Amino acid sequence: MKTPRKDAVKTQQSLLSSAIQVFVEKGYWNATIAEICERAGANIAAVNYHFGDKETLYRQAWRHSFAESMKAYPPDGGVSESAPARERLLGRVKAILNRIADQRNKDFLIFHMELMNSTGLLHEIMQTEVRPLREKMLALVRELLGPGASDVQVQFCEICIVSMCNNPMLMRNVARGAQHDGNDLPIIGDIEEFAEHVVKFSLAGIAAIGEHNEKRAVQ
Amino acid sequence: MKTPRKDAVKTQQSLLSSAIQVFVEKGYWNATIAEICERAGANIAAVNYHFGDKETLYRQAWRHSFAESMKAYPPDGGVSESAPARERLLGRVKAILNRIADQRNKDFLIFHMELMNSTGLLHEIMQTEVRPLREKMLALVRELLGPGASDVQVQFCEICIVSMCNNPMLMRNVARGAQHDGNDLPIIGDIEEFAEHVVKFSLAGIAAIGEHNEKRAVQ
Amino acid sequence: MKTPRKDAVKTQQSLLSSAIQVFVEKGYWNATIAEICERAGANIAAVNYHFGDKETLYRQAWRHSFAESMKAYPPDGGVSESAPARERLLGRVKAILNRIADQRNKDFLIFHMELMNSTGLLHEIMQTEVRPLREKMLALVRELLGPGASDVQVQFCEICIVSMCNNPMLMRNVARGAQHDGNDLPIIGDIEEFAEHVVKFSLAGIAAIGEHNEKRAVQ
Amino acid sequence: MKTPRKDAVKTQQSLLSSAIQVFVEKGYWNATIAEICERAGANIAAVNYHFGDKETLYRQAWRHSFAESMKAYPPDGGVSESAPARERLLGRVKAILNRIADQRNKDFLIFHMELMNSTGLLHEIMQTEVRPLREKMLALVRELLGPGASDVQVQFCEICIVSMCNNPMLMRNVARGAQHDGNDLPIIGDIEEFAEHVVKFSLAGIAAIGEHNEKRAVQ
DNA sequence: AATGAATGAGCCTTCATTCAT
DNA sequence: GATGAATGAAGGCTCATTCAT
Repeated sequence: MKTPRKDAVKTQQSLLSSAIQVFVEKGYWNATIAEICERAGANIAAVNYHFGDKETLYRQAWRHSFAESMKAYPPDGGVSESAPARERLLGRVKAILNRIADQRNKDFLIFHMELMNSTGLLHEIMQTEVRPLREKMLALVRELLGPGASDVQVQFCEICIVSMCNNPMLMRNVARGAQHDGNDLPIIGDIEEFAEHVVKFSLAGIAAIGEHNEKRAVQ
Repeated sequence: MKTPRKDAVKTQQSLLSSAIQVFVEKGYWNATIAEICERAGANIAAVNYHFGDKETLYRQAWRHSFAESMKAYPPDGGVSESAPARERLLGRVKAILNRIADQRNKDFLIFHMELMNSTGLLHEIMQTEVRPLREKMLALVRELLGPGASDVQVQFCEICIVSMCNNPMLMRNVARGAQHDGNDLPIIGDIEEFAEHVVKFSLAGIAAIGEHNEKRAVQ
Repeated sequence: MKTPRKDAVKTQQSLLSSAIQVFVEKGYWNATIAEICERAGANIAAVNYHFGDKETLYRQAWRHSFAESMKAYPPDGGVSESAPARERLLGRVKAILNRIADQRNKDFLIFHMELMNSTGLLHEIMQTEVRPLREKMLALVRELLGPGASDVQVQFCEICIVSMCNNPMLMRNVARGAQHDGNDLPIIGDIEEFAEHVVKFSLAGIAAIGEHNEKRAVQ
Repeated sequence: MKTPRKDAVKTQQSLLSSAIQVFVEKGYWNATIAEICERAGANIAAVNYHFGDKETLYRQAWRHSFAESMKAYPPDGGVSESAPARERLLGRVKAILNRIADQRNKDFLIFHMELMNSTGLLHEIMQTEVRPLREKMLALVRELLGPGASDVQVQFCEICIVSMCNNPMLMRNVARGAQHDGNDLPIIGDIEEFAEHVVKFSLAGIAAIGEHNEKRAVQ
């Protein structure tokens, strides 16, 4: 039976860590194994030895990053399932915003890089990980919209809410990134404040969309 | 002054056109001059000959694309400056959505690629092209929020509205793109319908945010 | 229309020539593109530029070598189809022996390398080129054996004759090769003399094999 | 004197065994220590630990294989030294054919690989192992040719006979090997039948060559 | 003016070998 | 004594760029 030494685990952790950094900074295609190894203090052949190839390292790095990210910021924001819908929405919005805002979590940036410059390597992984989160949010939005809501209404509202979380934080992260001087991008300062804003904004929007249904239902 | 042959102009146009395509499909770092030239039916040395280097071609291609995009879909959506604020908001939202939705306009994709994988073009873009548009939108939002609105409120609302336009369309474009299988991304079907949704959603949100101010002002 | 310059052709010829040399000396797996280019006086990227990759260069090099080899030593040895069978056998045997003996023809060595260390790259090419030669020899042997000969007899005799040509010349070539000091391998000195020997030996053998058939036929 | 553990011996045997397999399948340069160790169920450092380096393992593996091969099929074919020359020739021919035909004996393939792609082992093999066998065969051929035979005649005949054994069996083995699809190579089916054929063919050939001498001697 | 040949730096990967437990 | 981690030297290939017509 193989008994991997502690050395190996430590080296792998270092590689995973430096890999995420380099991949985020340079992108998959522009990141070099040489730099990843150098930053990890490992030999240039270390990636091949421990992970087989660049692609596998990339996948593992994202998986690792995503897992840590989710562990640090649970999607429900720590709000009980039995809490009112508004509370739960606030919990989720805060979870998303804080997760992305935390500079230690690089998985969101990688995710967006994949969207724009797909390597095709994370497609399967992301689908299994990301889709469930969306289902939850859709259910929550449907609950807020009320029983008369159409599928399209639910989808549109969900998209809007998530967009109000993701897009601003993306800008913020990019602006803060080393690769860009861009102090010209809009940067959210206080995450908690913005979370409150998004929820208030969203609830009003949902109410406006749902209002129409109720009237129609009454008629 | 040089009087370039017609051939030269045609070749440059072809290069610009194929460049945009390849850059969007493959991303800057993964796009090759060889493929761009091949698609343009030009010699492999044509890019360096006509544009100097790859990066210059890239910038020119983006500028070309951006200009055409703006010409086809003016930012105000064709709504007069004297029209009511709601109308103007609808005009702007529709302009953004339709511009991005038009598969012929690649500039938005390139812009987002730049966000994730900057070649240095981003900063330039932001300063000269994007910022003016944002100023307009901020002014419009401030008008809608009313005189008591704080800068942060204006910024937050503007960010939210723009995010509700950009992010969903980004998903849509990416999902449709050849580079990505992602049929799991939310795709907006009817642009007009979504525009109405966004405006209704936004106005309700703005109202909710502004309401507080009015109360405070009354007190 | 592409009009390749003379330069390209010359470079390609040089590469083809040095490639055969290096492949014969080192074998496919141990041959390096760097050395091939160096010997050809070309840049290290020349192989990729002109042939795409190492495999294609290998195939082209063998094809080129084989074609020249066959042109220099036609398989029938210049003997007319209407000549007596014995004459034709002598012609073919001499053709094989002289072709292999000529140090300029490397295709036979490559052929044997493939047998022992197949890259799988030449399989198709060789089949189309080599099989017809064997068919001719089989027909000739059948004619010499007479009408009563069985398929197995024909095959066995053909194999023996070809083996008497190929194997000794292989030893000779190997012994002469730079990679081996081996003066311990049997080296045929006079090719013409050996050709006469092989034919005399073969005809006696064939007669002995065929004799049995005639007796049986008589009975 | 060291008293190696049983484990060590077993590991070495495993390595020797898997080494032969891999070397035959892939050739020396394409065989990897990693695969040899893996097949042997040994650690990747085992080869260097037990044999020093790859080349030593290779040589040991060949020696091991050759020894077993010779033990299983004695060169004289079990025929007494006092038997008639024809009998002894048949014995030797059968020994060669059966030895090579036995799929368990890989030494002949390795030998031919060496001919084409020498690692330096060839010279050693020739001197110590192959040459003695050849001397025996030369003596036997001289005896069959009669006292008037020239050295060249003896050499030519010996070469022909050995070639008729080696070459066809080489083709057969190669064709059967996994590395080669070559179902187009001539395959000898019945070894005994082919042995009879070779001897009959050879004796007739030798007689034809020797006949001339007798005539000349008579004159 | 414009083209096809040529260049060379750099990347990913492989692998025999060595190191440190 | 034996193992798994680690090493570093190449090798094949890519590609933006330059050279020479």
